[in-house]
Amino acid sequence: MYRTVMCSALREAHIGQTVSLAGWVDTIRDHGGVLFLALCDETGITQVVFHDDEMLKGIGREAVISGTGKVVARDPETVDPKLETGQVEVLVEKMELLGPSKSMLPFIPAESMDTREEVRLKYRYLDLRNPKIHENIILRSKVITYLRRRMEDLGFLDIQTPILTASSPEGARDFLVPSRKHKGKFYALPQAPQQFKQLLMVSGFNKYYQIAPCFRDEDARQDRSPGEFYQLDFEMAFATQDEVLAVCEKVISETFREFKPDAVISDAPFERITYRDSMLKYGSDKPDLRNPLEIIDLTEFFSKVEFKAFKGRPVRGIVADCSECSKKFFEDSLKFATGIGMKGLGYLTAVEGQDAFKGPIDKFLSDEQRAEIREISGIKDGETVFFISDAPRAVDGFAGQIRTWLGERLDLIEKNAFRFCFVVDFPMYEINEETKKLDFTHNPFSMPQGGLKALEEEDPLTILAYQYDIVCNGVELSSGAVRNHDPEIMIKAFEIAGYDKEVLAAKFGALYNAFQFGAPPHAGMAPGVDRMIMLLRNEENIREVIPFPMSGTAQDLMCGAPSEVTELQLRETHIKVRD
RNA sequence: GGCCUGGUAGUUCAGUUGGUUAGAACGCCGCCCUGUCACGGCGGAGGUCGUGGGUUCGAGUCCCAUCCAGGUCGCCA
Repeated sequence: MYRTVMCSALREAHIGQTVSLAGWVDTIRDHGGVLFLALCDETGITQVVFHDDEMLKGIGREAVISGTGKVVARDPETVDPKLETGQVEVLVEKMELLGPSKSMLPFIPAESMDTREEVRLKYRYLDLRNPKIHENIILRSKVITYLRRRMEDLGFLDIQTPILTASSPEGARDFLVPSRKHKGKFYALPQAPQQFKQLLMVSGFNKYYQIAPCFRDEDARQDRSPGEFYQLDFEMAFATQDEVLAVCEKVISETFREFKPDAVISDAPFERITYRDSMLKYGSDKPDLRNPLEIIDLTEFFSKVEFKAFKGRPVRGIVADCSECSKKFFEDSLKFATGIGMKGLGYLTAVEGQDAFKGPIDKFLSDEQRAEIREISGIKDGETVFFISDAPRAVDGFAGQIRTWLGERLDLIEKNAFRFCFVVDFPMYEINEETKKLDFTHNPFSMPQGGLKALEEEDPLTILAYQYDIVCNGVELSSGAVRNHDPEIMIKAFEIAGYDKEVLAAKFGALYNAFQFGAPPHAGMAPGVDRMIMLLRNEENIREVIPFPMSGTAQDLMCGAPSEVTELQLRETHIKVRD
């Protein structure tokens, strides 16, 4: 036996017992004649005491040792209040070096957060000893277990879908795996189990879920791990949009409550916001509802005002209390606005007892217009209304960025809160600016609202889809949809996007064929597990919650992937590498 | 692929207008110390300044190219 107790276990009650401990050397404090060693494992730290410095010859930080000795009380004045085990220490009689460590560490685990990420990733096993990162991974495990339990409770079946599958024509870039048996052909890693879970519905499985690995060969972002990530993927037969959202909000709110008991968490049912409203009111399709500021539409008002810069363009307004702000604040707001590509940032401040506003735009307003803007915006004395005007396609995004800037700068963002909402009613199609052709906004599997009739009779750009996102604190956790399970509607939907039946059958053959043999209506979604854990741990970077993440350039710096392979491997897979 | 920032000791960084032997902190090594807990004290080792080229009497510093990292835009049905 290497140990009889863990490093966090010992208390005053253990005094007098002989115990064995094993773990990593945290620090050694050598006082010449007496040496204190902080021994650490996953659970905590125990101070062990040596009176013979020969025993610690050649042993340094991060070495793995085991020791046996008697638990003794510390003197009252030497108790360490920072340690759970601080009342006691172990007088070591016998010690064994189990795993020596090089004396020059690339970094000390406790200080890994201050180390260049490249180095941390190369020595990720050391980095994972850092208590904070270690806790992230422990929490990740617990959250995944919890999610599984909740899904099982709701009657979902955990079913595995293939990792080696066919390249999918739409969406992100695939990771390809060359076939040895079929020259010139490739498998692809799934971007999501999308088609398989829909096929499971056709197979009569009622409720499916999976903590599903997803692979996309796209560039990394702070909140987007390159290569691979995990989703809580689920799908339900005979389900409406509301039934899917009900499962999602139940599981997600319970999960956040379980792991963040002291945080403010949106109650189920979560707010439903239409895509259109979200763009107008929050300037984004992933609104941060912790920010109390809302955007108002002032286009109609300004159409009557003789102010050239706003003429013929949509105008948005945001009312905020900036009465405590200095002149520099307004200068900074303009600097930010021009920094993101706006031409300017007009504003009006309501001054107590005065009809006129303070601010550059007041001189363009008549007395009636001054009264009217007070009325529409609801601005109170001391408050400021900011104006955002630009081309129709840009104005909402700018307004959203100004809203976020103001919220952060004025310290209005609610603390320790998780504000969830569903953004619903995404448009089915959008115009591709380059090709001027219609594209599917989200994905081609969604059911258009109004079904076949809408596709046949309405302007494609006005057709909405049963397509929804779940958003938390401005982070998109997932999207999902009621699927299009009707081959006839599918054919029409693809036709509008410029693909004929043959293309559909070729691109999505499995689904298209399967739907000829009795497909139930079905719907689902797939919240991102990594992002959920980021939110729960308040981490800015997704790599902090992934055990062995790749670098931003999609390399495993520890194992050296991607790597070159042997000539034989290339020959067997019929690959010739071009210079 | 574009743009921004960075690369100097094991780590984090400083390094003036181009000027002698490139510094600091932490870490590491040695010695001292019987109550520390981020122990303390004294001493020491440690550098191809990412790489290649150029300008110059002289380059960590200026110029060009290139590699790497992070962020961001594109991309992410």
